Amino acid sequence: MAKDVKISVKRAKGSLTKRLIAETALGLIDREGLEELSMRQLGAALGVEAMALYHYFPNKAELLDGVQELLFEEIEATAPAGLAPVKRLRTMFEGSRDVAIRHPRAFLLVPTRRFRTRTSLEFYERLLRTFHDAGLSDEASARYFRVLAAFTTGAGLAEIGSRAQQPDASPVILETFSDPKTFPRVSAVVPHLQVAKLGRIFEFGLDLIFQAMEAEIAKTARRRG
Amino acid sequence: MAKDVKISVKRAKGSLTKRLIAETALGLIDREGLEELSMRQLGAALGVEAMALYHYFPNKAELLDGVQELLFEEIEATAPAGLAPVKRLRTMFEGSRDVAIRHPRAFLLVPTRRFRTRTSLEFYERLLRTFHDAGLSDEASARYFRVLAAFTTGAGLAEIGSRAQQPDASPVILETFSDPKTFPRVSAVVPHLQVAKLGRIFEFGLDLIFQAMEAEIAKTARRRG
DNA sequence: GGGATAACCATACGATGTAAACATACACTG
DNA sequence: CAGTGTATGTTTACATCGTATGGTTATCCC
Repeated sequence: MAKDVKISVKRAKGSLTKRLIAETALGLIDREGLEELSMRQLGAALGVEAMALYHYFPNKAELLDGVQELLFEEIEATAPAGLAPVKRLRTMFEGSRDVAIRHPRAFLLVPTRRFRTRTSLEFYERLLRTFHDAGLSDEASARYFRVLAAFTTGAGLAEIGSRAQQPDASPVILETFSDPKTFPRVSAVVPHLQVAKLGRIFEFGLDLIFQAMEAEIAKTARRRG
Repeated sequence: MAKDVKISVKRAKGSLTKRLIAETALGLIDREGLEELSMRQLGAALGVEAMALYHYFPNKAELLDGVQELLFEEIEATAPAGLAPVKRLRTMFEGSRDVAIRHPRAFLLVPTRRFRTRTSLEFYERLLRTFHDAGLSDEASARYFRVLAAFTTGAGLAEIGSRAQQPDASPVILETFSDPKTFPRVSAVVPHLQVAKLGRIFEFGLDLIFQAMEAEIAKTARRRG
């Protein structure tokens, strides 16, 4: 008889890394939701006890910062470095929406956590450098960065809300939605907010902002001769 | 000796209401933070056991929907009904930012929870009616609503991040922030993102969107004769 | 081989949301 | 007025959470 052979699913001792942990966490969040992520569950997914993770992250908050970094990385990966600065900015903010769609349950980490790890500050630095390379002053960089980031993250969150039915929602309300008597304006407008049409609305908003930005770049360039 | 006199802080039996509970919850969130709100603590603040609240809300999620309603109400209250439609819209979206500043720890409820209670749908209906009254088609209402809501909620979240230091943040990073060697662009741009300047940036973004919207209203009006 | 160090585990504590069963008190019926 | 149903609040209990503390084991350097 098998004398107490421990079928060890345990991981070889040195094989855990911050990166692997964060990636596994992101995967779990994608599947189960942000609030459902627990240290125990994450440990189990890695073949390890929960407390082992505390050798890599001092607490759950910093782990989530690590996941945020992965999202930043993914956003940046959508925008090849070779592009012209303005084009690169456009691509990157579009990429931000793509990431929101790809990681609907994790994207909340982007607008709710400050830049506070070195990695995320480096991302911030590269992003602001692109504004600079595009020909914007420091002040204008700050202004357009802020406007674009606000619009993009807000659009990402709205996109998520439109796509996913929240799991804890009472399923009752949606019928009143379609009742044109009680909510005539909602009934008339909602068809224009179908998921398929949200991409165009997002591009429309980006157009507004980028047109203004490019005009300002041109003006600055002219002034500089 | 005081013979075990129970200093009963208990509330008279019928005096609890959904509204009072939601308001108390909002107050607690304002003081302690969204994640710190617990049913037990909320009950204690009301002089009642946690389980008593479940006679008014089936679960915590719907309680938070109730708090969201209060925020919508507050947003709407900033925009007097008598105003001209476009002016009213502008005032209301500005009011949304004000609410974010007034309730930095609760504002997250606005962009992360769907419209799903009757009250919030009614708010939605009135908001969309204002777009209609301003002279926008259903399609254009959907488009500008989406763009304005995305920008405004995103700006609100960013405003919160800029103002409040997150409580669980490691206090280390901020010094690297000011190191112009390692983060030259961040160092150059961050002074233009001081809290005092965020209001102007927000107004700048709103200007962009409203200028386009008003142009579209004018065009629509002309076409209609 | 022996000792330090890093990686991981076991246990425990207080807190969470909420299910279930129970207590109380008021409103209304007869 | 008696009795009963309904609304309101409490008690207890359970599984699960983040993480403090301290023990165990594996790896590397001398």
